Amino acid sequence: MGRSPCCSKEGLNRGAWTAQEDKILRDYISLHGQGKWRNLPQRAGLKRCGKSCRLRWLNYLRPDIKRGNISEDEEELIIRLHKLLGNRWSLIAGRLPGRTDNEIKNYWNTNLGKRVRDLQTISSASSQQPNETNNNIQKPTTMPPTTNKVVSTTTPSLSPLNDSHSLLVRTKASKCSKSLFLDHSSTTTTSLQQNKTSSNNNNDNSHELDETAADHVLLPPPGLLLPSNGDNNNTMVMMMMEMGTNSEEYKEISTTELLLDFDVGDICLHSLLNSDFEDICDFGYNNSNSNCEDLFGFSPPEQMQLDSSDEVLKEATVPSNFPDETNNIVQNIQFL
DNA sequence: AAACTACTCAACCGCCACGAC
DNA sequence: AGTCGTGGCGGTTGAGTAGTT
Repeated sequence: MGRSPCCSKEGLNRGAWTAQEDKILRDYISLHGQGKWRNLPQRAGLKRCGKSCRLRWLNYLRPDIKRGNISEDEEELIIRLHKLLGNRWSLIAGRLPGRTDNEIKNYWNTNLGKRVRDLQTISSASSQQPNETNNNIQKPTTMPPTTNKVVSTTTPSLSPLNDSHSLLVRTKASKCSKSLFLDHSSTTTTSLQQNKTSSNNNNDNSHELDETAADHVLLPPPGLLLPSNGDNNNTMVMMMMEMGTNSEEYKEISTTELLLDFDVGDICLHSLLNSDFEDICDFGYNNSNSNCEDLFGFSPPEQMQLDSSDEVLKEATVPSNFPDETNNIVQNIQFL
């Protein structure tokens, strides 16, 4: 290829992998496990750079790789996820078992992206007329009318499809470092510091819990955005909660329970993808900042106002045949 | 059959985040 | 706080293949 080699070491093989190289790599990893990619080629006896080995394993040799054409369901999910996440291929791939980010990226670039753009062009032309949606995704036939209140932020650079109906959730660097909880007994705000979410938990050193925190916390209604008290202006706080269909039933969760290991990005995305946004978002606050202020003592910043483009998010995240989800995972999350 | 074009996708690159020191 | 090593990610490339003329 026309680029300079990624590895300065000479004498390394480049380009397509041979069957023998595949076998060596597969055998080595089955014996020693993956990781330590830098040293792997030398130990395994491969004339490849570590990055190349890693890529080959992850994108091709892994035993759980799913081969074959991408199904219509997967296609629909990719489109929905891309609308939600933008080009976060690894996250999208994480929702499609057996598919790799590279495969999805390629599929998007060669198939879906073009199709979605075409649909967008068509629908934007038709949106000149009143009562027409400019949603660029084919509407599921069974989609009920919604009155969702969708939480949205402005992250215009993430998606090539960033029209007024695109909702993107900032997912990169989704480290949960600070959360806000409503105290169950006093309804005052309790702050909770949490270190890296994937760290070993149950380790007291890994968390700094506000001394005033109650043993149990009451999470505020889902879908509510709170402003960040941090330095990063781009920070957003996404409020979600585990609850039944009755929005009055706020679930109590012990703080120690909350500190257990969880993948914030995963939970957040899982909630978004598997939740009924009408239930999540319709918590009776009617987009009122004053209500938020009453509850939490401040109003959300302008960019975190509730967005009324609710149908779009639902269509982008809830499959047409998806049953009403009643027990959504809940966390309030601050993305940094 | 040959030449050309369009498409696919494995592989590569540069960059970034993060942990260790 | 700064540096270094490593792993991971998204963008891009180009060899190989399929389709068309």
